[in-house]
Amino acid sequence: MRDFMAITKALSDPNRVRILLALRGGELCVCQITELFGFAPSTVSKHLSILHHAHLILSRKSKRWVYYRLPEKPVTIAVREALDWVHKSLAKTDAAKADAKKLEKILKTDLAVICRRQKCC
Amino acid sequence: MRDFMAITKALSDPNRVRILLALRGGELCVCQITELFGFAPSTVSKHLSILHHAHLILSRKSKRWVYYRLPEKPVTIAVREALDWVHKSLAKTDAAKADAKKLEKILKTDLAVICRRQKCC
DNA sequence: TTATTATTTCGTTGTATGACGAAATAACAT
DNA sequence: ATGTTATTTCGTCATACAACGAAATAATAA
Repeated sequence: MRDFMAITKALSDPNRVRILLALRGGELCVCQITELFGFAPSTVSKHLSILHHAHLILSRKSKRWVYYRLPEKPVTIAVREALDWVHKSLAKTDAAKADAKKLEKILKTDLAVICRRQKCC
Repeated sequence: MRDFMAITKALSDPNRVRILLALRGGELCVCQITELFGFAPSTVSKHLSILHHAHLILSRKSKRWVYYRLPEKPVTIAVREALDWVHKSLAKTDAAKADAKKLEKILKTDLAVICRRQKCC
């Protein structure tokens, strides 16, 4: 029950759901998600922490960046069902498509450039 | 997206999830759920309103009571998946079993007696 | 009709949460 | 080692929400 509620709480914020949808295209680092949403890095980090705590995403460190991704073999049934449910329900929505389109541009840009961009705003 | 978030918000409170699990055994009126949880009737009514707004439950009126139930033919895919997910993840938990046991006793008691009991506490 | 009663709505209160900026941390680059 | 930089943690503020009791509503009973 505790684990389940961690998942539902994580899914109860639209921006966290958007993050899960964005990660369908592959792993992303914090500053890429920050760029996608236009939030402060600390805000994005907090959202990622909540998703991670619910075991909905995994993380790895490489060079200067922390990358988050969907689990390839989800730990529990509840997690796998939750992720499938999110994808099945929302993948084709306008919101998801708009994010995907913006993300495409971000992925074409050099990581270092994106991160440096955060500070000056 | 709006509909989906209504569902995840509804599921983000443990007491609302408990209501969904309790309804697996068949429809219940407000005062039966109130008796099960020990909350004020207005609190339970609010929870039911949120679940209803997300289309996770249906209601009907009979005599003095309003009965809530799970939809037999859920309207959207998202709703059906959500309900299946809740049930699959939690039906066998201790919390669900404890509620089911307490509910058994409540169902053996006359409705009028239960409702009258609320006021005096 | 009038009274009773189950439920809902409204207003209040305390707690939880999302957003931010500043400071701390961790890891690479020089 | 020192500086730079990506991320996280912490403290604050405004908003959202769960719980309650009182009053309003709806529908049966007398």
